[in-house]
Amino acid sequence: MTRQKIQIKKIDNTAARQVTFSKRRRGLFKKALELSTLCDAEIALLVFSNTGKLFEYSSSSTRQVIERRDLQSERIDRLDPIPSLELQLQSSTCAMLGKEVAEKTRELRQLRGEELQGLDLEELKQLEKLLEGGLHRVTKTKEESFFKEINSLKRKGVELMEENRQLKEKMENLGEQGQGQPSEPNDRAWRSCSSDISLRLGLPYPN
Amino acid sequence: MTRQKIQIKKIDNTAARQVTFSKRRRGLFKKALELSTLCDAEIALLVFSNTGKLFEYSSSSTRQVIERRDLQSERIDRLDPIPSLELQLQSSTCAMLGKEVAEKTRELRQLRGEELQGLDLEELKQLEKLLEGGLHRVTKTKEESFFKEINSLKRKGVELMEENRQLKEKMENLGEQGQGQPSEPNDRAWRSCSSDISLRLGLPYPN
DNA sequence: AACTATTTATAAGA
DNA sequence: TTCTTATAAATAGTT
Repeated sequence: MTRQKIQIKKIDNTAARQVTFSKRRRGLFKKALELSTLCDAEIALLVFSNTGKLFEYSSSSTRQVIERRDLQSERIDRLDPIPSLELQLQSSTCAMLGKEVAEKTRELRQLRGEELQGLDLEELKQLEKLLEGGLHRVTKTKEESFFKEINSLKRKGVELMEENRQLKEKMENLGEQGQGQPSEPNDRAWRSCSSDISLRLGLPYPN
Repeated sequence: MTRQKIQIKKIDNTAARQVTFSKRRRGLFKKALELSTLCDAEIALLVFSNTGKLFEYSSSSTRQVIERRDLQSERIDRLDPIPSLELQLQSSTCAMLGKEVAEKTRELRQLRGEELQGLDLEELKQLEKLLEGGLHRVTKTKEESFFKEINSLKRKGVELMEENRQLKEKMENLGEQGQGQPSEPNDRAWRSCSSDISLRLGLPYPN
C-alpha cells in the first residue's frame, strides 16, 4: 500500500512475512477497536500467526461474543441434537494438527540430513542453501555471544583489579607493612571471586 | 479520518453511526482477509452491530478457529460445563498435538537461524553442530546425485557413439560410398539425440 | 451510492 | 524491533 503496491498473496520471504504480520496485525486490531467504539459494536477477533501464536481482541469478552454467535447459528445448525458435532469438529482439528506434525517432522529430518532419498537435485540445492543460511546466522549469533561473555569477564577483571589495588593501598596506609607481593594483584582478585565467575560461565546470559 | 479528523468515541447520531458501521465493517473485513492471505494467518472475526446483526469472517472455519483458541486457553478458561469423556480425551490429544506443532515450529525456526535470542552458548554450539552435520550430509547427497547424473549421461553418450559407429559401418557395407567423415562419429551421435539430452539436462539443472 | 479532501495505514529501507 | 518516508488505501463529510 505504499512505496509500492503489493499483490495480496502469501509473502514467500519468512522475515518479510513476519514484519508485515506484526504491522498489519496492529492495524487490524486498531480498526476493530475503533469500529467497536464508534459504532457500539460487539467484536471478537482471533488471529493465529503462521507460527501458531494466538492474538485476540474483544470489545467485551471473547467467550461471551462466541456464545452470542453460537446462539444465533444455533437455529441453523442445531438441527442435529448430536453431541458428536463438537466431537467431529475437534476430530478434524486433530487431523489437521496431526498432518502438521508429520510435515514438520519430515522437514526437521531433512534439515538434519536424514531423509534425503526422495529429493531431486533442485530440492537438495535449496535445502543446502537453507542450511548454509541457518548455519551462518547461528555461528554469527554464537560468536557475538562469546564476545559479550569475554567482554563482560574482562570488565569484571578490571573492576576487581581496581578494587584490589584500593584495598592494598588502604592496608599499606594503615600499617606501613609493605610485605605484600605487589606483582600479583590480579591473581588474588580473580581467586576471590572465582565462584561468581563460574556461576556466570555456567548460566551464560542471566539477563 | 478525512475531511475532518474524528474522535474515537461513540457516534451519537444513529444514521451517521450506521453509515460509518457499514463502511468501516467492510474495511475491517478486507484488512482481515489481506492479513490472512499475506501472512498465512488463521483468522476469525465476529462483529455484532448495535442492532444485533451478526457479521462474521473466517480464513477457514469460524468454528475451527474457535476450537483452536479454546485449546490454548483451555486451562485458563474452565468455563466448560464438564465435557464428555470422549471430548476430553480428544481434547487432550489435540492439546498434545498442538504443543508438538509449536515445539517443532520453534525447532525449525532455530535451524533456519531465526529465533536465537533465548539460547545460551552451549545451545548455540549444539545447534551449530547439528546444522554442520545436516549441511554435510545434504551436500554429500547432492554431489552424489550430480555424479550419478553425469555418469548416466556419459554412459548414454558412449552407447550412442557405439550405435552410431555400427550404423555407419552398415551403411558403408551397403553402398561402399565412403563419403562419410570417419573422424567425427561422436559429433553425429550427439547431434542425433540432442533433444533427448537437453531434456535430461533441463530437468536436473534448470538454472 | 458517489465523490473527494484528508487522514491513516503501511512497504521498503535504514 | 523501531523509525522514517513516500505512497497507497481508507474514510468523514458532502452531494
